[in-house]
Amino acid sequence: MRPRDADKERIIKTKAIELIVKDGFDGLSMHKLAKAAGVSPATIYIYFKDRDDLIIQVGMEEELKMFDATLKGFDPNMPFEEGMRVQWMNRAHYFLENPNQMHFMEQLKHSPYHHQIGVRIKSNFSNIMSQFVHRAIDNKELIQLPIEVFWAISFAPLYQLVKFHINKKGISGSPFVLEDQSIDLALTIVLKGLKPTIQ
Amino acid sequence: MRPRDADKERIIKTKAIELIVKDGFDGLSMHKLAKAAGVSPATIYIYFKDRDDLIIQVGMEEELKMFDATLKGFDPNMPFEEGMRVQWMNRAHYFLENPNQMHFMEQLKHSPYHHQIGVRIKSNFSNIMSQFVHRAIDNKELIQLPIEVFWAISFAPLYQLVKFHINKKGISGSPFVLEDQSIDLALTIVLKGLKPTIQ
DNA sequence: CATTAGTAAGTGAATGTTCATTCATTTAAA
DNA sequence: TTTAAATGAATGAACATTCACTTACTAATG
Repeated sequence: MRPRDADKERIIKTKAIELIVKDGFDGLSMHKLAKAAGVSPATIYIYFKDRDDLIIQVGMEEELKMFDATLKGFDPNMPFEEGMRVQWMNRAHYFLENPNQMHFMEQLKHSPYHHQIGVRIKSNFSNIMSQFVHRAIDNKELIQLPIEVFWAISFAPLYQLVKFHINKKGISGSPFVLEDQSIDLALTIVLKGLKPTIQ
Repeated sequence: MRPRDADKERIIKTKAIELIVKDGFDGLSMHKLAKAAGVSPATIYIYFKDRDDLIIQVGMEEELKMFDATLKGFDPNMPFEEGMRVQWMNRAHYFLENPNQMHFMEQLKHSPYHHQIGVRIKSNFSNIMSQFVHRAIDNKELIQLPIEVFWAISFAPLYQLVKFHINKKGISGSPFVLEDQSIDLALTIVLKGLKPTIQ
């Protein structure tokens, strides 16, 4: 029996991301993808059931990679500020080093494919986060607040800054480059908002 | 001469947004759109040069409507906290009342169409915001920070909360409804982070 | 070790569908 | 009567997917 060529699946997935980032989901045609990956259109159907399956598999893989990167060196029992710092830096570096992946994930997240992806993955991840948040609240390192409010305040600003960076444009279209200094500043502000005021 | 039917353009635009929200940009076919709007495919080409032009025109119109709604009752010379409150409430209410528009804008913002849209609109809007921010910094109502960091911290959390609400799901997929109370809490935290600490 | 049979990988061309856009014609308002 | 709006059918390109076939690898056989 002839074995599968692992490289082939890899390059199909990689090129799919590139095409989607460049031209949107509109731009992902199986013919164009086959040509970009240097395989026959029919080959793609050996590895993936159909176009939707391809997109969903790529999406799940990328989500998993992102969560892995995010949780590197993180422990939910860490002190709040330290845990936040680890996650911010992990996310920031992962995204800045993988702009294509970030861009793809953002398109996916706002597309109709998104809600077909990653129930298991996400619930595992959010269990860890939820543990981190509740411990921090119990320890009075973090004010009492719903997890969604915590999430929105904690991470949405970072994502927005990275998006500015990847688009190379800030508000009003002026050139923008994200420096470590700005990440630090933003995190400091976020922490100031989230930590209980000393009485 | 026979005049154009204003309703026709309206319904084409509205149905275009609905289709894109439901099926993504992939799902916007001119035939489906024509059927949904109750016109001939050829009619669409009377009002719009081609598919791209349609998407861009709709995108520009929606962006304009959103900026208008955002700036209702707002003045860049307002005290910082009051100005922030006005903008948060304007945005929150506009999005919650127009979930389709919000969803469409978010898809657009993360698609390759985005950077073709709204240079004039945006620069006018960001001039007003920039004035507001600089005045607040001069007045010591707001710490010194780059406008992009300000933007990311000020508004990204609100957008994230609204997205949770529109998807009806929070982190981990649990049901989520955005209440005024959570909006208030989030704004309070953001303001606490942004305002200079009293020495 | 060499040969070969079996099997799944891999293919280019073909299929039928859907797509964006145009065109010849009709309709309705000025 | 004039003019542009409005149309349904037509066009050709691009699309996702399949199919009949070839290739390359494994493992069983001598």
